[in-house]
Amino acid sequence: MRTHELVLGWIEKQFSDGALMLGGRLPAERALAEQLEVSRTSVREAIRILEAMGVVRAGVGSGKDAGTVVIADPAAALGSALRLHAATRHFPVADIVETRVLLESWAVSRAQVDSPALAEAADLLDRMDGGIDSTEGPEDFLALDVRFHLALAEAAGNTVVSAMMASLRDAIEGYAAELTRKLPDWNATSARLRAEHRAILDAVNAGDGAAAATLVAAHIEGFYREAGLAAPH
Amino acid sequence: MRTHELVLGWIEKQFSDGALMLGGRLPAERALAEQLEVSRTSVREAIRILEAMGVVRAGVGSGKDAGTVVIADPAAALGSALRLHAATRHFPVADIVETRVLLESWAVSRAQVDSPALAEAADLLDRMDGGIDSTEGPEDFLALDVRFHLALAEAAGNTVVSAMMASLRDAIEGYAAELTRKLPDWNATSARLRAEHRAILDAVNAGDGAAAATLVAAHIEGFYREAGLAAPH
DNA sequence: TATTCGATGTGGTCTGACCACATCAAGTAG
DNA sequence: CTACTTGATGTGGTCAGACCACATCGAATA
Repeated sequence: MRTHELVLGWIEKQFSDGALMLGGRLPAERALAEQLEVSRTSVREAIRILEAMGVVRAGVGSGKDAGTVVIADPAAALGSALRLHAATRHFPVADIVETRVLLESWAVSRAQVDSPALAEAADLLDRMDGGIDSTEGPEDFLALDVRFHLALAEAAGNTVVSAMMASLRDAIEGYAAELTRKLPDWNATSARLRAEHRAILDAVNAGDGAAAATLVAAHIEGFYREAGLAAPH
Repeated sequence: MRTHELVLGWIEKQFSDGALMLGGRLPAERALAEQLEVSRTSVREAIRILEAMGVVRAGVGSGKDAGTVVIADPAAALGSALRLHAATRHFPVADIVETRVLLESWAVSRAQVDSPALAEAADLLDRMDGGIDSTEGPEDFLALDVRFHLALAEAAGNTVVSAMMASLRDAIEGYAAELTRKLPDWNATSARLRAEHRAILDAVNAGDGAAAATLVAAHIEGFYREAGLAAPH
């Protein structure tokens, strides 16, 4: 058992025991090292792992934002892992897209109609429409698009699925942005995407989960197919 | 930009450029530190993150297993992240189980009948049956059960879904083991589970994906419900 | 030829130091 | 009394250098 794993185990036990909650803070690195009778080096390596897992955030200085505080950003960890393994060619992009279709189709089919996430989704659609005549380009549209799809996923009320959706989107964000720049007629594509968004949200609000799932699958696969990615299947 | 992130970026670029492949090795920590003009501390922190992500494995000594070599164990990273966030109470176990049902149902419905993974699954079923009269207890059965479900998931041919399935299983492994110990009549439960496994595999081999998906969902939800977990929905 | 044993190179750990930064309290000028 | 300055304090970030445990290889030896 390496020393930093010992530290990791101690911290994880604090979580399990409820001694460390969301928003709480770890002891200072030097104090924790002395308490566990290990070097600060080992403490730091453990904290670095927790940070990569989206469990803590390290902040210098003093006061509110200082120290190592407990957060909850599961998508960060999953996203980094997916991106790294995609970089090693172990995860084909097609598999990532296919998985996203699977999760998001399920999410919209299970979306709760009264969910506040759906209200946020509607608001995002309005903002996309409003920005079409301004100077907004594909980059701003994509940012709103990401949030729209995440809001849709959150409406299903499953935290794990939401986190996975966010991480998948994260892992292929650069890929999607690149594809967007290659599109021949952005205005036409944007208009079509916005119309499809409306149709999806309408189906969800109407309680027709099956239709929403079909629409969402066609929406995602259509984008990647138009942009040049080989169809997942 | 913190120093270890710089190192991380350099290594990730090596992946993207194809200069670092699966099975390859990173430069020695001291050499890499000198090359990038950073301290060995920062190099080590970057490597520790990659190790937590399941991208590299560090080995001491000399020779074949020594040094920091590139591996591909995405399930390790996803599993650790899920387990940690479950420990912080941010991921309800019910959500994890529900997600597993979703992914595995999809996987069996898309399983390729001629997949070697299905042959492995059949072999695992035989081994479960063979061990029922020996001294094997729930622990050994569960180990085979895990591999059976993973083989099923792999038959769909989506690496991302396979990795997520493995990590989900990993995150709730301790939970499942605890539930198993509480069961009143293990022999009866074991017999039922094995029969359900057969039915699932038969449906997949018959090409009836829809039936297999239904059976697999009932199989998983049934186990957790019997063991005392509130039904996911 | 077979065995022993040191040289070498790897990651693992530790110590002690210094830096950048953010806050807070004491002191000071108005 | 107020407003500003300034130093003390505590945080994570980084660094250099040392030593350890381990695995392998090769030269010296029985």
